[in-house]
Amino acid sequence: MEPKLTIDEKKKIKRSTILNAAIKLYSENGFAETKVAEIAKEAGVSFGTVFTYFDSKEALYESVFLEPLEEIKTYFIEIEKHFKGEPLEVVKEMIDCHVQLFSMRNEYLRIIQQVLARPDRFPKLFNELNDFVNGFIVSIHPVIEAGQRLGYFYEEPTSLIAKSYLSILNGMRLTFVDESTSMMWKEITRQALRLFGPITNKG
Amino acid sequence: MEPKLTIDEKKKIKRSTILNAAIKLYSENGFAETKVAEIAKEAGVSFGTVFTYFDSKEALYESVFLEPLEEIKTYFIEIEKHFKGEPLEVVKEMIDCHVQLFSMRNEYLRIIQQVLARPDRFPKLFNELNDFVNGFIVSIHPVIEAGQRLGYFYEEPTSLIAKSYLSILNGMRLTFVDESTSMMWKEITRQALRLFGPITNKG
Amino acid sequence: MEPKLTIDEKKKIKRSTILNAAIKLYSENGFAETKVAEIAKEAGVSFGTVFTYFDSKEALYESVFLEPLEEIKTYFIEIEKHFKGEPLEVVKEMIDCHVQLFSMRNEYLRIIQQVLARPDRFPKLFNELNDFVNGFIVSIHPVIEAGQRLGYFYEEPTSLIAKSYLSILNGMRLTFVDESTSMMWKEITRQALRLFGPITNKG
Amino acid sequence: MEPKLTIDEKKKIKRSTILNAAIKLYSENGFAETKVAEIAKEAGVSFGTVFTYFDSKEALYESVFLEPLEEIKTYFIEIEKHFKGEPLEVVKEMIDCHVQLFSMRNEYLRIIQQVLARPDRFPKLFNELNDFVNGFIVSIHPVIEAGQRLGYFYEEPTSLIAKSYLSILNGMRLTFVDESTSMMWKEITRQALRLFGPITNKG
DNA sequence: TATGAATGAGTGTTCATTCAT
DNA sequence: GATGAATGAACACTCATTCAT
Repeated sequence: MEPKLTIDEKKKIKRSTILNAAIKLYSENGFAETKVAEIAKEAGVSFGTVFTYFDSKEALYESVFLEPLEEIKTYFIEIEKHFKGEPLEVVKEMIDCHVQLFSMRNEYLRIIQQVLARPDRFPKLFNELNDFVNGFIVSIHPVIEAGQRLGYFYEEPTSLIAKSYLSILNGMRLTFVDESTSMMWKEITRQALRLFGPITNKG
Repeated sequence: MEPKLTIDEKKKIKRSTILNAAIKLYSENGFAETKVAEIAKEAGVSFGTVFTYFDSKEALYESVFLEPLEEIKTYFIEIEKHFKGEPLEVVKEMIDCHVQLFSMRNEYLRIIQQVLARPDRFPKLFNELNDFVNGFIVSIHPVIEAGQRLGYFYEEPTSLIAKSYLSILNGMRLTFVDESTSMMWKEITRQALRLFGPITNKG
Repeated sequence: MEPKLTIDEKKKIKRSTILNAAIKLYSENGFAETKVAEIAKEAGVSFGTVFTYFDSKEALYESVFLEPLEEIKTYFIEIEKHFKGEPLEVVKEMIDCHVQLFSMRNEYLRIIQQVLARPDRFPKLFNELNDFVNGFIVSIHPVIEAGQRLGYFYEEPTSLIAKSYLSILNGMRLTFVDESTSMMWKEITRQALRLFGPITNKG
Repeated sequence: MEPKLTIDEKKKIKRSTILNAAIKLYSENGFAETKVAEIAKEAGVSFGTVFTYFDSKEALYESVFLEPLEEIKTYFIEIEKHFKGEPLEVVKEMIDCHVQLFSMRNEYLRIIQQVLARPDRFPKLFNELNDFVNGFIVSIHPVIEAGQRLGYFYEEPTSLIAKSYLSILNGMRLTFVDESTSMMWKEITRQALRLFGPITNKG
């Protein structure tokens, strides 16, 4: 018995197929060097169909960027909702979660890097990222402050700690393109934590 | 008295003018969205002249990438030649130097990020960067080891420390696109140092 | 009542329109001096369309050369199928047919000459012509031999007769570019026949 | 002792070097696909020098075509000056001479074919060839007529015989691109002669 | 809704020609 | 006279987008 899907569900699935094909190819080839025809082929549809679901190549890129961002955002904005406990524990868990997220969403992260590298080309998307960063700074602020009060974290401006943490997250993706052993992620987590406070004991 | 330049000197200057124009535009617009005609205009020459000095748009991009890399390399490979003293001092000075370098070579760093984001598109250049990273790891190794023996640095694999340091350097450029107060660079330096060992005192 | 054409039929027609325009212009202007835009204009399509039907200017030239050759081949290879009777009759009819063919396919013959004039530039096409010539030599061989046995034809190697016949056919096209009276073709036929054997009586 | 050359002689030699390089390359690559820079390289001069001796690429092509033609002309126009004796002997010797000429001036003949193939592109040069053909027809006329009166030659219009003879000469160059045994030239000579009259005995 | 043929603006590259040295 | 750097018109080809079927 084949599953009965409503027309709307079918459309949603096809749209999503195209979107995923686009994420893959945009991340590999960049905006300019990705051809709509290739996306269509990857998605298994005719390239006319791409334009049925997305107004233009540009609009598709925006969707590719914005839609996954919403999901990722929750792990960066609603920190105290996702991670509970002592500040040190919260930060540890958060870093674990983010590092795992970044290691899994490899392709999507390249899209982010592309946008970061071209602020003038993608101003709308770039501003979304700025908002994202600022939202994270605001959101992580009480956690760091609490940690500082308890003497766990460095007495730095919380925004500096937040930004340097985002830097290392982003930078790792650039610097460790090929490596992806779970081992490594564990170690990286430890190094990221050291931007918050001195962690001398191993493990 | 007008300066007398030999033909060879003139050619060198013109080549360099084109190269600099190319760095500017490639970094702003990426490889694909930079037009050779724009580079020519920026350099103040006809676009035919660009092809007198560089075989193709691609070859120009390679030169744009490789030539400044040679210069930057010296500050990452010949560490003990540039920075002397106690391990902690060496690392502090090195980070200062690198952060300053990165803040000054803003445009060139975008080129590096473009290459990092497209390993399959620019395999030759990407491998150059890999060599660069490995060279740095080898070169920094004795310094970190000495610091570890003195109890200043974390007991981590030196390659992990080196890589996480490169990550934050790279990531900063992505995360702090617009900001460039000297204040900030000072603070960043401190955070970078914390990947090597616990630095609790300010300044 | 307008004719209902399937999409495939329409495509075939359009392809053929482009091919014919290309034959005309390539024959007039040669490969290098024919612009794809001109072919498109002559065919009444946009030049983008030319690339929908042919991969490149070069591929179009190959099609222009190869496709009509197939048709012409039949009159040179399947000689005993097309022309029946006494050897002398066969050759007379064959020459008539070939001369007529050559006078009608004026444009196409120039393409052949271009290829003959540039063996290194069009090696694939040139080899096709070589095969064609050799096929003719083999095919005409029994006819000439029979004629020789009957005493009608010169006792020369059949390949020499065949080649000299092809030479005069080809050469006529070069030497008599402008002339095309039916009178002339009749006379030429007679001269061609004289390469096979002595024809002293007029008409 | 090195030979002392006047400046004028040196110039003549250099001009001739360029001209010969041009014959070689134009014949191989055609007008459009031959680059002036290549001709210069082949001649061992800078390409600026080519323009010192010839006004333009086009003018060089004209010289390449016209200057050797003058030399060849003499063997086609001044027939009775070069070849003496009975009409049959004159024609035999002439054909020998022409065939030899054509087999030696391979490259130049390709230039002629290029011009013949593009009457509209090279009208001036094409007309030169027309004049050449007509000159030959006029010049050979009395010889053929004499041969006809003696019963050696076919009773065809002398212009037809002349033209068909030129056709086979030209065509051979096209049809036998690669072959060049002296054997073959001997045989071809015999076939060419058969356009004038019936030659049944071998040798 | 899905398709893919048609379109033509846009771009890298070539190369004859000029001209300052 | 000889050179070759500079120029820019010209052209093949790509590809996003449209639209008839």
